[in-house]
Amino acid sequence: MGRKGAETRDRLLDATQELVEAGGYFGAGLNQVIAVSGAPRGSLYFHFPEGKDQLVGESVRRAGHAVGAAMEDLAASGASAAEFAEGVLRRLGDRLEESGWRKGCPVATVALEMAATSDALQRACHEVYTSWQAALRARLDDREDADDLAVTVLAMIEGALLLAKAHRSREPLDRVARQIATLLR
Amino acid sequence: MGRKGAETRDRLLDATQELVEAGGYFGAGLNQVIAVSGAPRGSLYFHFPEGKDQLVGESVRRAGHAVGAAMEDLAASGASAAEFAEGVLRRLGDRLEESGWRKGCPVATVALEMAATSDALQRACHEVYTSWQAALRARLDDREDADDLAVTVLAMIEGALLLAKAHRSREPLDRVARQIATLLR
DNA sequence: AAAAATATGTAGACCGATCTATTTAGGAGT
DNA sequence: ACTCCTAAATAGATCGGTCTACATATTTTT
Repeated sequence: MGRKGAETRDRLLDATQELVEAGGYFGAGLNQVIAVSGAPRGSLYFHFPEGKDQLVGESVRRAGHAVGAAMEDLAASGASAAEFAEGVLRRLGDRLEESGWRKGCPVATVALEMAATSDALQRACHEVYTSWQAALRARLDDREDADDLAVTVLAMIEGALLLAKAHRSREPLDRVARQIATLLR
Repeated sequence: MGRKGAETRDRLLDATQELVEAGGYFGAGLNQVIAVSGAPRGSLYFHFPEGKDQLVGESVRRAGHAVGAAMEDLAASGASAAEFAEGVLRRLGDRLEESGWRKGCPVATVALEMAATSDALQRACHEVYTSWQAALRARLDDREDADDLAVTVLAMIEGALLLAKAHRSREPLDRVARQIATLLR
């Protein structure tokens, strides 16, 4: 794949992620993806010959890796488990508010919409959540109930992001952050 | 509104809720709503003259009240806060698994899809979540940080339902239920 | 190094299906 | 009798997807 081709492919994934975060799988029409990315229709099916499911699936996985990398950064800075979880939550909250309550979790909407109907997309969401959970788990090695805690903290983060988007307010994020600190103390 | 009319209206809302839970706002096409409910197209726009947004909005609110009523039942049985939260979580989990991972939270998917783009639907979701939060808050009056806890427990429930659907597994529900008990001890 | 050949990527017209919504007419319920 | 409600045809927009012609790189051959 040449330089130009890779750029187009990236722009398509960027646009898809943007639209998927704002409106989910069905909210991201391919016409909009094309309009936002500036790429022509033909390029879309050249780079993603299996169509929309492939495009959205790769977008979800790529976003998952990006968040995972951000988690690694935080972990490398030597934060405690509580600081770590609060840091993840604050970053995602900033992003949500700055985007006008459009960009929440890049996985959640697709998971809720498609888990029951598309095996391929369910698998993509499943894998991303599993990797995030493992990253959290790695910060909790000293805890007896580390597995429970990792799942729970992830659920708290996802739930807080959902409520913040629904209320269009940071309040749920701040309240949940405090309770995560309590739980991990 | 006559007897027959009310029945048709209810069937339309039932079908809408069913389809919205499985696939969200965009996943619930009006053609499917008509097919599942058995009601003709004309009846849909007779009962919901403002179209799809009104239909989905009323469906979300109705589902919110149903869950709220179930919460009242549990509360009336004199359960502790932890038992209460666990009961809500178990009921929703049963429903999710029995439906083949289709029926999760009847509000979450719409909230994530539409909060950024539809004021009317954002408001509907906002109000339902606020009422659930109040019901939880009422069970936590003795706690110092009752407001934080109510939001947090709701976030944990919503997050657990999301992860359970994404993984197609009860495991997140069980793990989070244990941690709710810890948090509320 | 120039030219020909091949691979890579772009551009957009076009397709059938499906979407939400409107309209008009008449049947059913009370 | 008269309102309430149903029934289906239809509209126009948009959906995801296909196709063909063309442009641009990249390699191969001379």
